[in-house]
Amino acid sequence: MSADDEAGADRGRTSATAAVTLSEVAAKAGVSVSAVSKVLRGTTAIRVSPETRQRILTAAEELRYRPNFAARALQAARTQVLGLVVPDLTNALFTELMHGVEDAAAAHGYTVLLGRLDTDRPQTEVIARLLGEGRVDGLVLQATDGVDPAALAQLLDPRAAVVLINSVAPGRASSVTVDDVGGGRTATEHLIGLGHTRIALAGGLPTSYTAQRRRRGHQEAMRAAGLDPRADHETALGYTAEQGRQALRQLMALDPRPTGIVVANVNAAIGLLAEARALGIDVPRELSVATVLDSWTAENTWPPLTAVKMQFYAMGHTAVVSLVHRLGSGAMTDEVILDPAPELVVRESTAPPSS
Amino acid sequence: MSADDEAGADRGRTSATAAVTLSEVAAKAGVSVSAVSKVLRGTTAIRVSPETRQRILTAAEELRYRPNFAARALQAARTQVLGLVVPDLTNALFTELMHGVEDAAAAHGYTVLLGRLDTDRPQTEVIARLLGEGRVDGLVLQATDGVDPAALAQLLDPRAAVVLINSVAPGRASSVTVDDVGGGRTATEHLIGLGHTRIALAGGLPTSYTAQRRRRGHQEAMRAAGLDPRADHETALGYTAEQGRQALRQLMALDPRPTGIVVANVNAAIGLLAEARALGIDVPRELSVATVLDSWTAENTWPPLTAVKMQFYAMGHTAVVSLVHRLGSGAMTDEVILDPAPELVVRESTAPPSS
DNA sequence: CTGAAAGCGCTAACAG
DNA sequence: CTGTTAGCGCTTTCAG
Repeated sequence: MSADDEAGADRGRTSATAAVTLSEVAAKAGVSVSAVSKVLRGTTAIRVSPETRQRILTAAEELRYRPNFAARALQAARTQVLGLVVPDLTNALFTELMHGVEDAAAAHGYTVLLGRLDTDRPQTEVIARLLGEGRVDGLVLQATDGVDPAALAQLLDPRAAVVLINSVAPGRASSVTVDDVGGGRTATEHLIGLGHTRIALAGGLPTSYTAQRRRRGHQEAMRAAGLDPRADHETALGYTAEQGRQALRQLMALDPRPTGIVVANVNAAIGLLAEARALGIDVPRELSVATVLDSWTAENTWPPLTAVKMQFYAMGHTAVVSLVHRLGSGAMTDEVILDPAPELVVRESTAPPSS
Repeated sequence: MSADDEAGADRGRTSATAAVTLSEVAAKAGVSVSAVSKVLRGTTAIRVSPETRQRILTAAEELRYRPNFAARALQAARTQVLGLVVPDLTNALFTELMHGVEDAAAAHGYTVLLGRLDTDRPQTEVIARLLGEGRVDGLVLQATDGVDPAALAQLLDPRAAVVLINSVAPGRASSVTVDDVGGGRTATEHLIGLGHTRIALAGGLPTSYTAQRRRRGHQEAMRAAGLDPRADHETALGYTAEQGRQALRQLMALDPRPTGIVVANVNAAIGLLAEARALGIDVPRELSVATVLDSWTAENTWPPLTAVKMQFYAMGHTAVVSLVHRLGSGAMTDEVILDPAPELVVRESTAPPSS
C-alpha cells in the first residue's frame, strides 16, 4: 500500500493490482477513448494517423494498460471462457481429457473454467449457473455415469452450446465419444490372435454407455472370428477393483475355464489381477488378461497389463473444437474418435493359451 | 435454429440461452429495476412491502431470471473466480491438488479457472492476463520446478493476490507447501525402524525446492538416529523414471551396498524398482525401497511400494482458504501443511535388512 | 417504501 | 481522420 491513498482516488478498488482504464490512456495520449479502443484492438484497418497511433501505443505501454475482462464480456456478450464439467475430478482419465480440452481451448483463444457435478445438487444447477449466468460461452459436459442420457437431454436447452462427452443426446446436444466399440474389439482380437478361443468379458454395468459399447466391440470380434460369445462368459458387475475380483471368481468357477479375459475397465482389471494372484492363478501362463485402459493409473501393475489405450486427450481436444464450431455456426454434431484409433499396448499379462 | 429470427429481436445475442434481464423482470412485475435488484439479492433487510416482494419473486421465477455474470463483475470489480495455474496438467499430483482447490473454492463461493504455464511463453504473461485483466480475483500458482522462487518473486506484484504452492517468496506472495521435510524424515525413519543403517537417498535436483526439503528431512532422521548421512550415499539426479534407474545403478556400485533407499519421488521410485528387477536385485529381500509419494500413480507396482503420502489435497484446500483470506484482509502468510501429517503406507517394498 | 439516475470499462455507431 | 454518444446489465446512492 502506498502512502496516503485513502483520499478516494482509489476508492472501491479491490486489493488487486491497480486497474488502468482506457480513458486514462486516452488522457495521457491526449486523444479520445474511442481512438484508443480502436488502435489497441487493431479494429478495421488503420483509420488513425501514424503519429496518434504511436502516441496511443506508447501511452498504453507506459501505463501497462490491460483491457478489463468484465467490461468486454458485458459489451460483447461473450466471455471467451469454456466450461469443463465432470462428475469426478479424481478420476484419472480426467487428467488426459482436461489436457486435451486445455490445449484446444488455448489454441482457439479460450480459457477453461472447471465445474464439478455435485452428487447432492442437481446436474441442471451447474449448467444453469455456468451457461445461464453467462459465465461461459459453452460447456464440455460429462454426465455422471449411469445417468440416463435421455433424462439429461430433457434438462438440456437445445439452444445451449453443450457438447457431451462419453454419452449422446441426439438433437439435444453435440457429443464426442471415444471408440469404445473399437476398444472392446481390439482387446478381444488381440486374445484371438494369440490363439485363445474361450474368451470371457468382465464388463461394466449394463446402464453404462461405455460398457455397452465395449461389450458390443467384444462380441463383434468374437463373431467375426467365428467364436460364440457365450452368456456365461460375460459378467456385467461394474468398474471397481472389487467388482473385478468378483468377476474373476465367477469366471474361474466355470468348467472349462476361459483362458483369456477382456476387462472393460482398468480398475476392475487391477482387482481382477490381484484376485488371480490371491487364487494362485498364473497370469499370463494360465490366464491372459487384456484391459480397455481408460487411464494410465495402471502402467506399473504386476504383471504389466496389456491394454487398449483409449484416446481421451483427443476426445477433449475434439470436444472443444466441436464446441467452438458450434458457437460459430450453430451446427450440432455427434462424433466418435476413430483417429487415432484405440492403441493396443502389449505388455506381459497376455500370452498364447498354455496348450 | 428456429424459423425466421433474422428480424432483429434477437440481434447481437449469442447462440446460447436467451438472456432475461432485470428490467424484463421489473416490467413483468410492474416495478422498477432497482426494486427487483434489491429483492433478488436480499440486500439490507426487507425494505420492500411483502406483496411487491412476492410479485417480484414470482416474476423472476417465471422468467427464469439469472443475473448476468459480466455485468455484476464489472460493477463489483470482482469475479468470484480463482485461477489455478500449474506447469503441467499431466502431472498426477495435480489431480489431487486440483480437487482440494475445487472443494475449497466451491465452499467459499468461487469457481476455478484453469491456467497452464506454457514453456515458451513467459510465466508473467499468464499472471498478467489472469490478474491484470480482472479475469480472476486471485491466483493459486505453482511455479515451474527449477525456477528460482526469488526470480519469480521479482515478477510478482506484491499487491496481487497470489498464493504460491510448493515454493516460497517471502514478503512477495503467500505460500503453502506440503511437509516435504516430514516426508523425507518419515520415509527414512521407517527404514531405520526396520533396522537399516546403510540408507541411501535417491534425491531430486538440487534446484528443486521440494527436493531440498525432502533431503533435509532425510538427513535429520539419519542424524537423530546417530547415523551419518554419507555424501556417496546420496544422488541428486532428478524425478524421472530414467533418473531413478540411474540412481540405482550408481548406489548399487558402492561397496558395501546400502540396504535401503529412500526415493524422493514416485516416478523415480518406479524406475528404480524396474532397474532393480533388471539387475536381479530382490526387493525387499536384498534392498528396501521407500518413496515419498507425490501421486497415486504407483499404487500397483510390483512389489507394491511402501510410500509416504504427501497431502496435496490439503495443500490445494489450504491454498484457497489462504487466498480467500488474503482477498478479505490483505494478510500474507506462509504455511506448511503439517496436519494431516505425511502418511506412511507400508506395503511390500520394505523389510528388515537380510542379516 | 419505491423509483430515477449515474456509472463500472468498453465498443460501435454516428457526427464532425 | 477523430471525438461524442449511447448503451451492455447490474448495483447503489439519492430523491420522492
